[in-house]
Amino acid sequence: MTTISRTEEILLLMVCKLGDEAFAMQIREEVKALTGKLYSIGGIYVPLDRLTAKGLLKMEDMASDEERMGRPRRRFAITSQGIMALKETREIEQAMWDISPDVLQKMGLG
Amino acid sequence: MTTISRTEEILLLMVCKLGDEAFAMQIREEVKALTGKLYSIGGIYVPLDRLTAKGLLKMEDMASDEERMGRPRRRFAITSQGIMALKETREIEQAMWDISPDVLQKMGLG
DNA sequence: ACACTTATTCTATTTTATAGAACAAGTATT
DNA sequence: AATACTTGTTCTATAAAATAGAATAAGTGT
Repeated sequence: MTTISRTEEILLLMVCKLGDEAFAMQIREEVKALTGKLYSIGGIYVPLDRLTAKGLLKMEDMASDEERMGRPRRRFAITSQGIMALKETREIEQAMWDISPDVLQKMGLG
Repeated sequence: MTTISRTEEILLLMVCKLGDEAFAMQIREEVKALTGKLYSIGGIYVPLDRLTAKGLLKMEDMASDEERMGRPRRRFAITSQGIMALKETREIEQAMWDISPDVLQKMGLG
């Protein structure tokens, strides 16, 4: 059972969403678009590297393939382990919010 | 905008769910029932106190009211600020998972 | 060579998570 | 009244994650 943090969850999901375009800076933009929050450079790379080290992501060096300005990028992709972690997270998240409608209503969350 | 961690999210929700029975040890059991994971003592009190300090929870001392064995308990309740934080978290969580069905299917998450 | 562009590495600090021993505050018992 | 018993909280220490951004790297264009 690999419990992941919310940051890790969102990064894994953005990698899935971006597919072939899952590069660190694109992920950063996607997160910004989604949450309205601009993560710092470290706020992206640090967890991406950690997820890779843990085996939830894998990464590929684009050095030779690309023809564009600037330093070559690294492309991320989710692994089967990463997918399992997402599934589990989603289930817990759903269970968490499985509260009686009365309670939700009372809080204005219904 | 008060972004909360997943631990904070689950604690806030369990406080809502438990209502009048939102005591630290009951919360701990509820979290265990929900996630299958037994949090340590500190794993419950530390974030509960932090949430209280931040104003997302308030707490009430049950010293005089209760007639039961053992030390008096403290009861927690969510504040309007706590509710707002939950709303926001839920929205982000929903936005996060708002991915094209194709992608979800491909990952076996559809 | 040198400037320019883009991306990543690296380091430091703050905040959270995690764990559990020690302690506190009651009730029951003798 | 003293002592055991029961339950809950406080406190302290360590590991992990979040946060920030300067420094550096690795290409392309001139």
